[in-house]
Amino acid sequence: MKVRIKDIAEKANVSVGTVDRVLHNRGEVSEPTRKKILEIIGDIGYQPDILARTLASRRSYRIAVAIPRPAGENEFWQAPLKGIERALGEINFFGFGIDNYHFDQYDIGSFESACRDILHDRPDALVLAPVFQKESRYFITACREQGIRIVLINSRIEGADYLCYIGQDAFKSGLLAGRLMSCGLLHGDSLVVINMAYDKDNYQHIAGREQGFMSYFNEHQEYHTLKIIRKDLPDTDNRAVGECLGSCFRKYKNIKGIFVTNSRVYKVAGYLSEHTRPGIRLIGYDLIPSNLAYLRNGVIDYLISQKPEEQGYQAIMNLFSHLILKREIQKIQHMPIDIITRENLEYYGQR
Amino acid sequence: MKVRIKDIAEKANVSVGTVDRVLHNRGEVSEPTRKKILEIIGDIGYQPDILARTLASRRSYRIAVAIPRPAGENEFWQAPLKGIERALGEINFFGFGIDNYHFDQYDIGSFESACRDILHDRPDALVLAPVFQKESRYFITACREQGIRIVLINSRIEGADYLCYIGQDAFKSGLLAGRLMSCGLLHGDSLVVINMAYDKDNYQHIAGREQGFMSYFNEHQEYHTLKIIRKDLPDTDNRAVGECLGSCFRKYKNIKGIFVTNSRVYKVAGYLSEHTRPGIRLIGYDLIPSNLAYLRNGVIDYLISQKPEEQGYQAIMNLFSHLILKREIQKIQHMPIDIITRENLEYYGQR
DNA sequence: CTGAAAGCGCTTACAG
DNA sequence: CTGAAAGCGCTTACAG
Repeated sequence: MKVRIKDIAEKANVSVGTVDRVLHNRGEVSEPTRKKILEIIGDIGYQPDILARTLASRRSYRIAVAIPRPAGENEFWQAPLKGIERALGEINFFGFGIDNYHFDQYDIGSFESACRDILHDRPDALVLAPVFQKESRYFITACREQGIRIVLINSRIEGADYLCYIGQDAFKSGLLAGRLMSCGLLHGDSLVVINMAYDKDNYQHIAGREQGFMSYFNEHQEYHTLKIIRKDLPDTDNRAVGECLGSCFRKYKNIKGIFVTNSRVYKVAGYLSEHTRPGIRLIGYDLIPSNLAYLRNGVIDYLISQKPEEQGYQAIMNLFSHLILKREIQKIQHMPIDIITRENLEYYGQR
Repeated sequence: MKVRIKDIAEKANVSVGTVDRVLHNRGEVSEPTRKKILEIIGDIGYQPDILARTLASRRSYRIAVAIPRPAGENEFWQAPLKGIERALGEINFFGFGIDNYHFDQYDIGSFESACRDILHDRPDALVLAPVFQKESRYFITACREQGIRIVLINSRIEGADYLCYIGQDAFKSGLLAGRLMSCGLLHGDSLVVINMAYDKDNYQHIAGREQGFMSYFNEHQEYHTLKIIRKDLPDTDNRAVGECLGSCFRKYKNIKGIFVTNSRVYKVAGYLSEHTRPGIRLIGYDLIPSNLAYLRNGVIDYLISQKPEEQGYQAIMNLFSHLILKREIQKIQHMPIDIITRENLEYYGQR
C-alpha cells in the first residue's frame, strides 16, 4: 500500500502541514517533532506522489535555452531544438516551459546580449551551448549566483560550475574516425586532416578530434609509413577550399583519405565531386542536410554524429529529473558516437 | 490561461460531471447538450490535465512482458528488460506496473504456458517478443479479443493486429554489414556467411540479414569476382563450429571476412583466436558480454547493435503515450542500426 | 511552532 | 439524463 503524508501525520500525532514542513525543510518545526517525523519517514519508506505535488503547487519551471540560432550555415542547431521540444512534449504537464535566447554563433555581442536577458529574466534553469568559452565562463558564474541550474550541451567548459554536461567525447570521436579511415590503407599512402573555419568554431572540440585521429595512427605501428598532412582553413569559401586541396593533390600523389574535423565536410565533398576524384575516403561530422546528399551518393563515406537532437532531449530530461524528481544526475554524459553510412542513414535523425 | 473542465461547464451551463461524460464518451448525455459541449471544447481548445486525471482516477495499468528469460546463452534479453525498467522509473507515478512472463526461448511449451497465464491475468497491455511465430500469431489474436494492446519488439509478425512494432530492419542491417565488409576487398577474395543456431532463432530476422548482406555485393558490380560461401549451422558447439570453419579454410584460400548473422559471432571469434587466424574481418550482431571481449581485442571488427535496451524503453514509452496521453503512435518503429567498434564501444549500452 | 481549511483539475459514485 | 459532493495526495496561506 502506498504511504501518504496523512499516514505519517497520524503516526506522529501531528497534522499534514507539519509533515510537509519537515519534508521540505521549511523550518518552523520543533526539533523533537522534526526528529520523530524524520524517523517515521525513514521506517515507512515514504515516496512523495509527484503528480499530486505538481498539481497542488502550481509552480512552473522556466528553462532558458541559449544556443546558436539555427539558420544558414547552422542547420546543425535545429536538431537540439527539436530534441528539446520533443522532451517538452513528454513533460510539459509538469509545468515545464522553455524560453529561447538564440544568439549568433559568430557574434560575441549577440551572445552577451542573450546572457544579459537571461540574467534579467531569472529562469529556473539554463541549457547552454558554450560556444564562446571565455564569455560563457563569466556567464555561468553569474547564473550560479542567481541559483540558475545549468546544463551544458555540445561542448564543455573546464572547471565551471554546472549541473551536467551532455555531449560527445571529441578525442574518442577522432580515434574512431582514424579507425574508419585506416581500413585498407597501404604503405606510402597519404591522408589529409582539415580543420575548417578553425578560429570560428569551438577550438577545444575541434582540437580534440584531430588529436584523437592522429593518436589512432600513432598507436598502430603498421601505419608509421603513412604521411598525414594537416591543414587549417579559416575561410571556407570555395576558392580557399579549392586552393588548399589543389595544392595537396599536386604535392602528394597517394592521398587516399580526407578527414574533416567538423560539419563543413560538404565543402570538401563539393570539391571532390567537381574535380572527379573518386577513390578518396572522406570522413566528417554531423548529419546536416548539406552533408546528406554527399553521403547518399558516396562522396562522403562516413559521417560521425554527435546526436544533437538527443543532446537537447537529454538536457531537458535531466533537468526534469533534477528539479521535479529530485534525483541525482550524472555530471558528464557522453553521447554514443554514431557512425553513419549511406546504408543506415535513414534510421537516424528522423525522430 | 489554461482551460479547465469547469470553464467548459460554465460556458455550457451544465455541471462538470456532464462535461466529463462527453469527454469520455460515457453516454447518458442528451444529444443537444453533447453537441453544445463538443462545440465549446473545439472552440476553446481544451487540453485535459493528465496529472489531475491520473490522480483522481486511481486507475493503474498492468503491462505484461513476454520475452525470453534472460539467462545462459540469452544474455541478450537482459537489455530490453533494463530498458523497460528505466522507462518505468520515469513514469511509474502514472500507475504503470509490469508483470514478467518470461519463457524459455527454446521451449514452445514454456511460451504457451506464459500465454495462458497472460490471458488469465488480463493485463492492459503486452510487450511481446514473438520468437515463436506461429504460436505468437494465435496468441496475439486471443489478446486482441480481450482488448489487450500489443507492442512487438525485436521481430515482427506479418499481418498481425498489434499497436506497434519496435525493432530493427533486418535487411538493411545486412546491407550495412556488407558495406562494412567490403572495404579493401580485392579480386578473388572470399567471404563466409554463417547462420548459427539457424532453426532456433527467429527465422525471418536471420534470413533478412543474410539477404541484405548478399544484396550489397550483388548491387556493386566491382565485387562480382567475389566468392561468398554460406553455411547454416544448427548446432553451435565448438566441435561443429570448428569443423565448419576448418573445412572452409581448407577449401578456400582467400577468405578475408566472415559475417555471422546473429549474436553467436563470439563462437567464430573463439575459433579464430585459437587457430591464430588474423587478418580476417569478422562482423556480427549484438553487444552481449561474450562478444565484447573479442571486439575489444580486435578479433571482432564490427558489431551491429539492435539497441535492445532502447527497444524495451520505447515499448513502455509508446504504451504510456497511447494509454495515458492518448496520442497516435507509429506502427512501425525501426531502431537506428548502430555500428559498434572497439573505439566507440564504451559509449553504448551503459545506461 | 502547529493545525484546520481551501484548493489544484479531475473522476467517481450517488441521488434525483 | 443531470448535478452536487466527496475524494485523489499534496501545497498554501492563514489563524492562533
